[in-house]
Amino acid sequence: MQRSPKTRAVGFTRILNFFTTLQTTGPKPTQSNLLKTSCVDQDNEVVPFNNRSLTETSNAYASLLRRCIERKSVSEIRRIQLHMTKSGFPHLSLGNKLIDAYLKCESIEDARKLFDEMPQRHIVTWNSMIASYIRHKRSQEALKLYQMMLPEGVLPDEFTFSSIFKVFSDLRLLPEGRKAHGLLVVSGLEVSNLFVGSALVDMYAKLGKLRDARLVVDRVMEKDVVLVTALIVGYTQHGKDGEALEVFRNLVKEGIKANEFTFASILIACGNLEELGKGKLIHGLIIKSGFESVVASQTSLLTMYSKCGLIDDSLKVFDRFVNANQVMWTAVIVGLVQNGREELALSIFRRMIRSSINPNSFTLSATLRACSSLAMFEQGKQIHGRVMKAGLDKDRFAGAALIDMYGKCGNIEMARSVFDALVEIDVVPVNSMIYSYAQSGYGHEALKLFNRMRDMGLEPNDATFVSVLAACSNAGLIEEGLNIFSSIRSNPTIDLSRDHYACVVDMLGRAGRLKEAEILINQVKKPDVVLWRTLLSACRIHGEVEMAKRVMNGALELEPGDEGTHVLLSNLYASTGNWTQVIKMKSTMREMRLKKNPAMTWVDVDRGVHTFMAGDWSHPRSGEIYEMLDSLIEKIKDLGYVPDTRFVLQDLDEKEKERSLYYHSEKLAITFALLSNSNKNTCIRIFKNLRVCGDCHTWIKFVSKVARREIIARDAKRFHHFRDGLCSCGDYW
DNA sequence: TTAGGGTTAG
Repeated sequence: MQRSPKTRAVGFTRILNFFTTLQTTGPKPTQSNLLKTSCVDQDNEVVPFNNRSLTETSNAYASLLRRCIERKSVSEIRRIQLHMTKSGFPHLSLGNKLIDAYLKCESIEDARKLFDEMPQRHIVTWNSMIASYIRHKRSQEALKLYQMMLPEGVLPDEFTFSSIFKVFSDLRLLPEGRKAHGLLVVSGLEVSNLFVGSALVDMYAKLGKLRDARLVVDRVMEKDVVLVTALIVGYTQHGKDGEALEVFRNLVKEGIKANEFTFASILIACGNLEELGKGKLIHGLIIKSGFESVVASQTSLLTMYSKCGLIDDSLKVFDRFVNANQVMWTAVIVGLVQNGREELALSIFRRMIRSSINPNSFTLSATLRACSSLAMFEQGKQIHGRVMKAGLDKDRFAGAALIDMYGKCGNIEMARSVFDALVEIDVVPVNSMIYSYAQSGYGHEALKLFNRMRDMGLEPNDATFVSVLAACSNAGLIEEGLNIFSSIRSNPTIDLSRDHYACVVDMLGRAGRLKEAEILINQVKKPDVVLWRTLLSACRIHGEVEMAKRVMNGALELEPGDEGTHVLLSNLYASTGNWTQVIKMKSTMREMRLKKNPAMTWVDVDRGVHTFMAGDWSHPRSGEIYEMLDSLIEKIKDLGYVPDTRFVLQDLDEKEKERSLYYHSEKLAITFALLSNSNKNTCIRIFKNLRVCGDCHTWIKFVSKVARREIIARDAKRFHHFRDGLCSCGDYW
């Protein structure tokens, strides 16, 4: 008959009470009178002992310990241990069992204390202790125990080896790992025990020693799925996706059945290589093998689809899965952000929170990236709150994303305060900070941080150089930028990319050193259209029509249908008053069906985003906006504002040109913000898809003075912070 | 009585 837990508990207590009563009421218990007077039978009921043997008593204790494990009760194990000691029972003879019980009840400290008291320990006990430390991610302590074994005359066995290699990879102790590998080869365990073999492969793989990992796999005669999967994982985690696929093919060829672990890893390789066909094949195999309800392989599956750009298929996998965990929710959000579906990513994030799934640093950094792409400052601040709540404000991934978000929203002070709070800094948050400075035109700050990197023990990488060059370019720090550029050229660890060249071309071009910029582009092996377009835009700034024609040819050779190139040249003709060429360009563009991106400005007012286009009357408060704008223009004209009609790219008379300038999208947006912002102390933030025009730049400077408001404008390239009639860019942009 | 491989990132 099955007894209820309650009766079982009573039985347990009765046994201990019996022992205890014996101690307190009877003569001082000795081992012999304990053995003579009591024992427990199979059912754990107390029965008279009647000369039972030591073995039988020990069986009784063992039986009690099993009950403790079932009930996961550490305190009861402690009571038993205490009882053994007090009653004079040689408790260390059951030490291995006691330790096993403590470990199964997750009390490593009790186990370790007893372990240290034991004069002799069984190899099983050593192994259990070590495995427990590893399970609890206490690699340092596991390593110390392992290192105690040999001096104490205990030889590690196959169980020891199958756990200990994880310690070497966790603590990145390759020489120690190799030493242990040597012991294995001598013992012959390397190729004969699959547990040992796969642990060894896993260590080499995690330490990036993939050749060693592969050699071990090759030496094992009878391979199994775990061994081969460890190698596949190693390849995918080190960007060797092609090799992972090849190992997978061999696995199939050798008739080894892949399981959910294998599928989870091989799908990553398919995703990284954008091998949709192979990915779909694996999807079929997952269904056939019945692993559709395993969360990790389904997570990899949805990531594979999103990396191949099939975001709808990715969402289908997610929607079908009922018990998505934190990682799966995160994976779908990350996929959406990577595919430019930021709004949906944010809405799924809100669903995740409603479902009481906590975000982690992966989730929050993806969500923050969504906010920065959409320039959602308010939302970004809220996510910052969540980062703090999750205790991740010192995390370098979340930190880098926060710095990016604040940087892209133009709040350089917040970006810096997040940066200063980071504890473990690596190159990425530093890059984010330098890039934030670059966008806001704080070139000197960017350089200061860049120069401090080596003192911080950090090596700048290619992204660092792109950021610092952009900072020099935006701040007009030409000589500093060129010095850095030549230092990259002599740095063998950095591959100069087109991004680096683009920064320098932009830097030289804006400074009017067009010839040098052109020479530089001609040094690039395969210049792309972006490089030519960068130079073309410099030609436009400096009115260099002849060079522009040459540059345009360079650009159109690469991409005949690039609308940006056509628009730039057409604007250049317009700014020099060459209307015949403008008309010609426009008809060419019509023939080629190229459309000009219309200029748009977004403004974040009282937690709502409002969009404006030039001369736009679609906003419900347009009447008030235009009225206020006209009076604002009259006011600043008195202070010296003169409309700069050079920025009108249409063939109109002077008066008409002025009128067309007045209603540019950024002017409408700012006027609307002035009209409606409830808190007059907050700064106005506007975002523009193209670059801000020169006339609007002057206009905003005046408005920041008369309205006594700080105005932050992010255009296609950078930020302008307007305050009291001045702009942070120093009119250089 | 003790043992091996997995999912999300800039």
